[in-house]
Amino acid sequence: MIQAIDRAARVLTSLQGARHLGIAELAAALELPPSTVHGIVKSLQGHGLVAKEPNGNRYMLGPALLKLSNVYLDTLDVRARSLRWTAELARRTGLATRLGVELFDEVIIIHHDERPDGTEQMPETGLSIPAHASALGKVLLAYDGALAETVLGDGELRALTGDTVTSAKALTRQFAQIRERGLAEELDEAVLGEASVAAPIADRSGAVVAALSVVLPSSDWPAADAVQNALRETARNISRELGATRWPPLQSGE
Amino acid sequence: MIQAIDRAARVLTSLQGARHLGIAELAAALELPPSTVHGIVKSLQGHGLVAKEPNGNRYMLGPALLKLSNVYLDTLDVRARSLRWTAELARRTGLATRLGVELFDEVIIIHHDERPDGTEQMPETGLSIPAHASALGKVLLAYDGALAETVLGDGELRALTGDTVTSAKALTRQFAQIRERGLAEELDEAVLGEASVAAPIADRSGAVVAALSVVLPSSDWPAADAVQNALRETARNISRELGATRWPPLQSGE
DNA sequence: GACACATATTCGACATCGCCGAATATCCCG
DNA sequence: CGGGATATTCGGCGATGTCGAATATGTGTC
Repeated sequence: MIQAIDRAARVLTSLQGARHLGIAELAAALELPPSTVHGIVKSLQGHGLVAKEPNGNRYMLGPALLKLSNVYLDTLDVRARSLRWTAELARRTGLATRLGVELFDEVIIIHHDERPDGTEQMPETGLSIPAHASALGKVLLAYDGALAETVLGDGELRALTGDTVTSAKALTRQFAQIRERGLAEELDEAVLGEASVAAPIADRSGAVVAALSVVLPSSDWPAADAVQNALRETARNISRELGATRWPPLQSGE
Repeated sequence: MIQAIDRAARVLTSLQGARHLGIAELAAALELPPSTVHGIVKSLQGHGLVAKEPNGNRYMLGPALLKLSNVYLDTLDVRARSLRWTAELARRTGLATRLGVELFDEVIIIHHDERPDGTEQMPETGLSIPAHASALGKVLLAYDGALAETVLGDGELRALTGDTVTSAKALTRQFAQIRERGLAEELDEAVLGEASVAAPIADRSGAVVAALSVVLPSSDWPAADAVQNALRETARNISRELGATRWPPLQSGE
């Protein structure tokens, strides 16, 4: 790992957490001399990855990230091929759908269809949720042993609500069932009042590259059979379009 | 500018342009030895800024960019304070609105309200348009002399359509009028069939930090007085909310 | 309005860290 | 199964980034 790039990335991560930071604050966060941090920040700024806040001498994330991110979404094959299917799933079930991929110990939502009931809803694309606390994440963990190991191994898991499952053992037990059913569930584990069901999406190589979920109010739990079937069917159709030969897929990694 | 970080950023830019590239292709694009590029790419990959494409040995942009970009949008004060106003503007005029900031020689759209006619429209947030070919960009250039110099100075300007104004002289002449009226216009200069009108948004320091535009079909050109007034009024209100004391603002930079 | 503090920024010398060429591993295609 | 092209690893040289001290800038206080 190249030192300067590693440090630059850590600057971005710090700004991601703190929104606005001065050079001295950044230096303290990274445990580096201010002059070193200054050089890094200036380099990032030169490419628009970091910007100086209008009034003041603190720094924040830069607009170039938005452009890069937009291209990132465009390049995702899974996403492009899923759009038609997930829209149809949202329509049929009357529920919001999410499509997520792995980002270290989290799931990041790469597409979100709003509940088709016409109410005002917040766009969720770009949101990230700890993998162990979401149905999307559980699917990804269940099918990727190596990933599960790194996520579960790292000491204690963070609880987002009182119902978050923080025990590695309990989660590992769930994973076996998830692989059997091709479905993962979650009830109030990330957000109170919210539950979700997720299914794996595999590609040509048989690897799970994304997860698809529907979100429902906890009061509607458990999800109707019709919803579960529609979800499975949609995930299977997308996987087939990506060239997968079997669904549910086989475990990999580990 | 730190060399390694500069090179890393150029890797991202290359991937932004080409979507998928192998190490050898990247090396050719950056005119560096493959082993050097490999080190850079691995470092970026370690932070999720770059990802290996599922099947194959090429690389693409990574999911961490989506998370960073999402936080970037959240940290933008102008954006947060504009949302209510632009939604209202879209409603009143029946037109799509765009909010953009500068990104080198382009404008990047940080918020987009769709035309409220209920038709299917593509979200435009994250899109970037050459500054000289958009009303948004012209506003930013007109009020920032230093920016205008770097953008217009760089040799010939790229034509996006037959109507794109590519002459630095002609544009500079427009800038004076834009500052007088507090409005910039554009007709078929970026996309055929599409015209737009934009106004500056200033902050507490009096600097123009963003531009707001409405988009209309070329056939409806020129925009009705009511639309122009609503646009000016909205831009003024947002500026006031940001602490600006006068509108239209004064030129800065240069 | 002037002083003092805190912060960002510049600069240069030392030595570290990353760069590159060659060797190896891996993948793909015929 | 063999050949070509690609990614990846490794280590020594030296260019490059790092860091401390000095300077500039701005901010709050008296």
